[in-house]
Amino acid sequence: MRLFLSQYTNKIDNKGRVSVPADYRISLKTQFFNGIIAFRSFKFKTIEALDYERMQKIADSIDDLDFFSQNKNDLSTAILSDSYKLPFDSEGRINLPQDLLSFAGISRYATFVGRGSTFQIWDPAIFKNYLHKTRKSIKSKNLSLIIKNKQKDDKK
Amino acid sequence: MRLFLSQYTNKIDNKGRVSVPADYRISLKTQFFNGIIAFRSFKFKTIEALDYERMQKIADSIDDLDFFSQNKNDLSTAILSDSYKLPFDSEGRINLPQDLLSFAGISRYATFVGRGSTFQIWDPAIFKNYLHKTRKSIKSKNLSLIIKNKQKDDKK
DNA sequence: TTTGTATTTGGGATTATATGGTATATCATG
DNA sequence: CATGATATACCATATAATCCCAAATACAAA
Repeated sequence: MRLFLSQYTNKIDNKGRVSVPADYRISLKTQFFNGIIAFRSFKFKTIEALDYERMQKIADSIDDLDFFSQNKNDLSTAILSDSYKLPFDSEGRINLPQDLLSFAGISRYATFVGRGSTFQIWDPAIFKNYLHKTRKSIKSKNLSLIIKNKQKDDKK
Repeated sequence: MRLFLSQYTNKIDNKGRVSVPADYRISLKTQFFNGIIAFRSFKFKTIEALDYERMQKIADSIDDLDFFSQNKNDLSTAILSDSYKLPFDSEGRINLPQDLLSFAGISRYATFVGRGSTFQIWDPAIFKNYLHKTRKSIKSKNLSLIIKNKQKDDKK
C-alpha cells in the first residue's frame, strides 16, 4: 500500500531534472503511467503530488457530479487542467515545469515531504520555516494532548 | 485509460493547422477514427472536444430518447449536427474550422485544456483569465472538501 | 573503518514532438 | 471545364524531452 513518509532533499540539475526519492517511486508505478501527477497547492506555497491512480479516482468523482453543475466546471478547471503528468526518466527523475517551480519558490533544491497517501514538493528553506512555525503552533495549542486522545480513540 | 490533464499551448500555422498534444493523441486513436470530435461549448467561450467513442455513446443515449420528444430534437441539433469530425494529419495536427475558432475567440495560439474524460480548446488569454478566477473561487469555498466527501461516498 | 550495494547526479547521444514548407488531391463555383 | 480555394499527404528542421552510460555520493552490513 502506498505510504509516503519522511523528507528527502534532492538537487535540480541544469536540465531541470530532479530525482524522486527511490522510496516513493515504488508506490508511484502504476499499470498505465510511471510517474507522478503534480499541481499547485491551494493552501501552501508548495507543489502537491500524487499517483496516477489516485488522480483517476478524483477525475471519476468529478465526472459523477451533475454535468451542468458549477462545481464540476470549477473543479475540472482548477484541478484537472491545472495538473501535470510528470513521467520518470530511466533513473527515476522528473522534469518540474517552470510554472510549478516559480509557484512554489523552488530554484536549486527540492524537498519531498511525505504526507501519507500523497506528498508535497517544497523549497527547502520555505519548508523549514513552515515546519518551525507549525511546531510552535502545536506547542502553543498543546496539540500533543489531542494526539494522545486520538490514539485512545483509535484503540476503540 | 483515457485521462486528459494539464494544459498545452500550441501555435496555429497560417494554414489553420494545430498540433494536438502528443499526450492526448494516444487516447484519441480509436478503431474507427483517428482524430477528435469538436463542438461549441454551452457554458464557456471555448471548444469542447472528445474522442470518437465517447461521442458515439452520447449519440446512442440521445437515440434512446423518444423519437418525437423535444429533448431529442434539441440535443440532436445542438450537439450532433453542430459537431465536427477533425481527423489527424500524419503529424497529429487538426484543422480547426473558422466557425469554431471565431466562436472561441482563438486566433494564433490554442490552449488544450484537460478535463479528465474530455478536453477543451481555448484562446490562451481567455483561459488564463478563467483559470485565475476559478482558483480564487475554489480557495474561498474550500471545494477540496467536496472531493474528499465524494470519495468517502464511493467507498460505501 | 572497509566493502559492497543502492541511489543520486552529470552529460553526451538519441528520439520525439511541434512546426514549417512543398507538392498533390479534392472540392465548390462560375 | 477551368479556376481558385481548401484540404491532405509528404518531407524537412529546430527544439525539447528522453535514453543511456558513467561517475559520485549515500547507505548498510560486515
